[in-house]
Parts: sequence; C-alpha cells; structure tokens
Amino acid sequence: MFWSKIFLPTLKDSPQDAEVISHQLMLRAGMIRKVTSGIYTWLPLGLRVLKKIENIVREEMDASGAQEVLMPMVQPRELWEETKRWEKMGPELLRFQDRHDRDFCLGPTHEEVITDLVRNNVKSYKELPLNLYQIQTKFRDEIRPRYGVMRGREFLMKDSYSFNIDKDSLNESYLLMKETYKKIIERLGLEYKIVKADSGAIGGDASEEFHVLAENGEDTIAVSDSSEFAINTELLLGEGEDINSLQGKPSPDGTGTIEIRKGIEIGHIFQLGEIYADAMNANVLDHEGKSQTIFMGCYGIGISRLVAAAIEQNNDDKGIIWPEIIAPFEVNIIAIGFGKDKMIAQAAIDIYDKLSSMGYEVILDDRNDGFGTKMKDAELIGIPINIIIGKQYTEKNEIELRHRDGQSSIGMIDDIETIFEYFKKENN
RNA sequence: CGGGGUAUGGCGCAGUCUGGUAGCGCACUCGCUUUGGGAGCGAGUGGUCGUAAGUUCGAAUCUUACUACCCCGACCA
Repeated sequence: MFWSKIFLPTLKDSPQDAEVISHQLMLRAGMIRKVTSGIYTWLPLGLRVLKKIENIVREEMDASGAQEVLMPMVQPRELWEETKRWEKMGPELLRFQDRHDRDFCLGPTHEEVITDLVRNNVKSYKELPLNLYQIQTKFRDEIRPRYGVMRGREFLMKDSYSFNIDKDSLNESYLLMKETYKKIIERLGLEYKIVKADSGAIGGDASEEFHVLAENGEDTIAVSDSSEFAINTELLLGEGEDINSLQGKPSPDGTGTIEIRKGIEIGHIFQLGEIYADAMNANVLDHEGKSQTIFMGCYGIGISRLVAAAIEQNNDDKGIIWPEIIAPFEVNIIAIGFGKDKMIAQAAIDIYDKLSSMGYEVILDDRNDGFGTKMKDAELIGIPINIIIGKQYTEKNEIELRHRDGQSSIGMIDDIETIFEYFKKENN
C-alpha cells in the first residue's frame, strides 16, 4: 500500500471530546470516526487491526473445535418472551416495529436465537457437545457510552455457546474455552488477569472475566501480589466498605496481599447451566432414550474493545506502539524526497516489492513531505519497523532501520541486500 | 435519569463579559523554492457562529426553549 493512496486521515491535534488515550490515538491515527454517540465508522487502518484480532480469535476458536455460524442482528420479540427477557431487559434492549407492527429488537446477545436453533435441530446426546460461535456486530443501548470503542453501543463481539449433556461435560467445555481465551490474549501479547466474577443478570453458575490491565480500565479488580489470583472487588466489599480499604489486605487465596488494579473487561465466560434450555424447552434424548435438558455455557470476547485495550497497553507520548501480530502494517518505508530523487524512489520501490513478495505487509510513504512529517505520522500510527531511505542512501549507500518500540533500533545498514537478510532472519 | 461542561470552516482555538455583520494556527487548492524531526514565500477555497423563537435600528455576543456531544455517578451478557 502506498501512503498517498490509502485513506488515512491523521490528526495533529486531539479532538476535544476524546478523553482516554486509546480513543485519542484511534482518532488521531485515522482508525475510526464517530458517527454518533457510541457508534463509529472503522477506517482502513483501524479495520486492518480489527480484522487481525478477529482472525486470531477465529483461528483459536476453530482450533478448539468450535464452529462458526452467523446469526441475525434483528430478532423477534417472541423468542425473547420465552425467556422472559423481553420484560426483564431494560432500555438497553433497542426495540422497534416492522411494517406490520411486529416487535423486534437489535441483538445485544444471542442466547435465544442459538437455543432456538439447537432445540430445532439437535435431538440426541450423540450430537453433543456442540460449540457454536459467531463474530458479529452487537447493539446495546448503553446508558452512557464512553471512551470511544471501549464502551460503544454498537460493537464487534465474538460470542459462543456450548451445548452439553450434563454438568461435567459443560465444565469441560468451559475449561476448554478458558484455555482458548488464554491463548488468544497471549497471542495478542497483552497483560491480563482472569477474574472471578459475579455471574450477574445473565444468571448461571461459574463465571470468570478476562481483564486486560490498563490505567484507564473501567473495572477495579483485586489481584494478589504474589499469585495468579484475581477477583472482582464487588465480591470482596462488605456494606459501606471502600475499595481502597482492600489494598494491602491478605489475598483471599491465602497467598500474598491484595493489590488494586484497573482492568478492561475483554472477555467473559459463563456456565449457564439449564436456565435457557429449560425456559425454551431445549432437550435431547440421552443414551437411555430419556429427554434431558441441555446444559449450556456462553463465552464472549469483545473484538472492537480489544483494539482499544491493546492501545491502552501499548503507547507512548508519540503514539501507538503496536504488538507486531496486530499491527496494521508490519513495515513502513519512509522515502524522503520520493517525488524528487529517482534513486531514492527506486530503492524504496525495490524494497517495497521485495518485502511484499516475501509476505510482509508493507506501507510506503511516498508523500512529498519532509522527514519530520513522515516520522511523526509513522510514530503516531505505530508500525513496528520503519525503513528510512534518504540522503544517506544516495551519498553513502546507507539505509536506517528503526523499530517503533525504540528498544531494538538497528540503525544504519550499509546496503539494501542486508535489509533483506535481516527480514529473512526475522521471519524464522 | 441526577450533577458538571461544551457547541464558531476538516482539527485545535480566539471573539461572547462591554451587541455594529467573523478571525487565528494547522489542514486543503494553485505556483515556485524545499525535503534526516510536523518547511518557506506568494495567491486562493471553505463557516446560515448547534436549532428555534424573542429583545434590538442591528445578535456569534443579550433572553427563553430545545437538541447534540463530552465528563462524573447510577447501570452493564
């Protein structure tokens, strides 16, 4: 991709209504634009990151044996009445009528639709366990959307639902999802905690949240300073107790003391048990030919929220510092004087072609701007590796390789071939 | 929904107190010169000042109502 061709409107100044760093940087780096409160358009650069995270999630879900489906965003009232949630849900459930005055809602979650699907099509315990997932836009009319895509009303989510013949099998599916979530977040290179949680309004038995640790996180969690233990502070507080009073107390798991941290909830896994299947008559025949209520689990990951969370954890005063695996491009070639100096332009294009053919995702900054402008933009959008071709190339045959993280800067390299050698090594 | 705040060109802002018909920086367009840390000179484009009503000879500015957006809180599979 050539910089002069990509739709990438970067901003020098941070828009006034962006408070947290990830929101500011996503706007400044030309990743998103707001349409209305809590609702955003993803621009090419942001979409690249979103898709990368989506694909990592998809790969790990597929590897776990789950199967992808795609359910509708618009759902009929009747299904929601079966679980009594048409009444129970508040205004966060966006309702509307079609031309025949039938009631519908925009799906904030899909227990009803998936349970309906399974009860109509799965009849035997032999077809279980079954784990179906989708990656889809959800809509929740949040009381107060905030922090850009971190808490939007419309957002991209991976939600999956497991169907099991009994509690033990459900537990197995649950643990498999827990492992899968760990793999996903570890691949994304994010620091996280698994937090014991209240299973909340959705009901059910076991429930754990996955939190990416970040200063601007909306949730407060209590972590042990010397073990993996973490728990939602709500579960520890007594009547009228202050969150800060927990700091320094002995950890409930008996190891170390409590440390209060801020987290962004990017995943939540539940053992629903029989609640939904019971309400919706989702049964299968067991090996004795008896009808059994299906045990369900549900597992969510906020894909769009992960984009913001990754930025919250990886930035400096200059901009975003993408973990390589989700960077919108892997290499940025900064050609100074691209439109003027044919030798530089040719070298830049050669490197671009070669790296592209080696399988790298490359962007070439071919704009007629000075070094400063290009470097500032490069730092803002946070591409891991920058190759800088300028006067030193025409004069001394030298090219600079600069890592965005500033910790592994390569410096001047004495010819183009050496660069390809470097990238071959990188690849292995 | 309670509390606080904002609304002037794509972005950041001044002008509002003290009414006189809109300005600055950046961005954008054209030309020339530039190109290793957000370039320079010259010439341009772009705004019913959130909406509506009112006061006034005259409203971005004063009054009233409304709307949108942001922050804090309550809420959140």
